[in-house]
Amino acid sequence: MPVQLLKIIKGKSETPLPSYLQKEDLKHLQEGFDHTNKYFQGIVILSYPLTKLGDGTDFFKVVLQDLDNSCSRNNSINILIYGKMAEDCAKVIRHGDTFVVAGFKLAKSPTAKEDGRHGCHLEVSEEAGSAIYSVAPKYVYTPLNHLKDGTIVNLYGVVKFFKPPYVSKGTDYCSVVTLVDPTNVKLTCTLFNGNLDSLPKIYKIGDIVRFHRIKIREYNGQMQGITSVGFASLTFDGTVGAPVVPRTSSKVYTFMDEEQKTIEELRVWAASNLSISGPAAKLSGVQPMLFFDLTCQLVGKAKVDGSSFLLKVWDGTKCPYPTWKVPVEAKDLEGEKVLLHQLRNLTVDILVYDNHVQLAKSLKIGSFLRIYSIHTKQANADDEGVSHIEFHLHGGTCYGRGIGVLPESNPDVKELKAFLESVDLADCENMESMSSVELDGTFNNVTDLESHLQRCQQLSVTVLTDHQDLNNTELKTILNSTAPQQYRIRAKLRTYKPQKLYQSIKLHCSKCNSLREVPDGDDFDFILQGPGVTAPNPELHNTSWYDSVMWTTQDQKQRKIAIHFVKHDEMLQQPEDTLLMIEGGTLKEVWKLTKRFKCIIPVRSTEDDLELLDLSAPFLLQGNIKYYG
DNA sequence: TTAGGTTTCG
Repeated sequence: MPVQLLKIIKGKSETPLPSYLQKEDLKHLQEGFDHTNKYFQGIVILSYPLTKLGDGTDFFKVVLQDLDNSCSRNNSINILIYGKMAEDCAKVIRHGDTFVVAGFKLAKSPTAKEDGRHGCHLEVSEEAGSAIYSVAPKYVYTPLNHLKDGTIVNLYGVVKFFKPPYVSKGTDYCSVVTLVDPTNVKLTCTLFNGNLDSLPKIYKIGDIVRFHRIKIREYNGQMQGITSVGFASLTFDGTVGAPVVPRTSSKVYTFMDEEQKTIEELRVWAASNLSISGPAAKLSGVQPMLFFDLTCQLVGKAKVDGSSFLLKVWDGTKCPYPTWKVPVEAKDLEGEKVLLHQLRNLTVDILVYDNHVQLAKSLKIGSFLRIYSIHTKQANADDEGVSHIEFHLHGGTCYGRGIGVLPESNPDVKELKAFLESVDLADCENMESMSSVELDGTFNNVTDLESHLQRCQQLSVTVLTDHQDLNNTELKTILNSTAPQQYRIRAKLRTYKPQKLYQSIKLHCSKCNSLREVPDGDDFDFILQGPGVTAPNPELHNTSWYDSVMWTTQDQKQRKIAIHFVKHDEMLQQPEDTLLMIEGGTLKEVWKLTKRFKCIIPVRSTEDDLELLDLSAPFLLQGNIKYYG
């Protein structure tokens, strides 16, 4: 390893340098001294762009400053790095980093007079047996409850939510990650990078990340993390006991026993404080009308139109419902024809939309994917009378909707691969194209699908995708606990309120602060015709501002109805512009009148005036709209 | 710059 990592704390290296190496002071870097088995340590104060020499050799120049001699003049020295080592160093060396150089050749610096640095320079290359060690700074990690606006920090967190990287509307990929740590504080980070690989490789809720140099800002009254220059991340599987292997794109990173311990502690904390959803959904377990994440292999893909794209995937299991097949032109379908045909009864068509199209297009056939928040939609019977379910990846990134490519090293992929290999392709070719549900009955229309669904739903199958961080608690435990606390329950629905949607709105009196139900049809009818309503008073009819008509019904009740047509500028209007008041009408009659006239006001007669009814009834009806007092 | 968690409506 040409560039190695070592960590030095309080001047002593934690992972020691080879024991034969001894530190050399800047002032002893002179011609005539023996520098075998000596090393020089300094901080990078300047680096030049990587260039090529005339013969094609890579060349990289950095300036190291000796911090032990920070007071003296000439305390910096040029380091000339050649060949492969130049290339490697250029990738990792950052201003302010500490480096150790060993196995160097010392030579007179031709630029000493101009640059005012040390009279000699150090030349290093792999061929000369040189070594450069990057000395890891002692990183300090800030707990999530100690974040301050405007700071750049290092932190650890357990992934509570994430959006897999997607193409932003700007120039970069974007990934949104919400972290939580044992302080129980959440931090949502918005991460940008033009290079997909530089964003954290998060595959599931519960993964653990370490962020270096993330900028903290306040946004909408909350702390927010955002990528800053030099942002770097490590991601770990959050499973207790799994190997602690970081996923990263960094060429060099510090990872010592201390970090390993932190990850293991966070795993244990997460295991009891963050509910990581159960086994991932398989195609054999899908239900219509839900959202789920699918780990699968890409078998085929095809363009559909400008805003949608087709992915044909399988996970080795069979969806229990007939699934839709998106019609595409054979020439547009990419994938191995023979395999597509062999797997035709096991693959499902997933239609991805809008912002996901670009990423979907770039996917390689055969790659392993996790598609987040696929929507299963029940579709009604087609021309042949068969209903089916459809798989959609709608546009947008809500709820982490998106597509992630999993590496073959991912444990879930390893498991899936082994399973796919165990599937007998000849068997599945002979499989009826109909689903298992169809085979065990006559499953040919929506009613059958629905009754099948009802059977399924006798089990608890409603999946809440939110509050996954809470474990289920028994109702008994909740009833014996003190309030307020947060719980998540799994229970059978016995009854619910409001039974009718309109009951979720109440009438409110701002004077006395009382709340009343909005009257339903029967209540309203009772108010219109109930005992509180007196017969129309003819003395109140035909005034300067309304004309009145009154009649008696021919039925047994001999009900008296009066209608007052309100004038405008002393003129009657066209019916569709007319406001009228009604006395003694039934609910049905009032409804009928609202269809023909602009506004209806139900009223009753007193001795000397018309007045509104009980204020819990609408005081004005305008088409379908009712106004309450 | 981008997005800033809280499902589309094809």
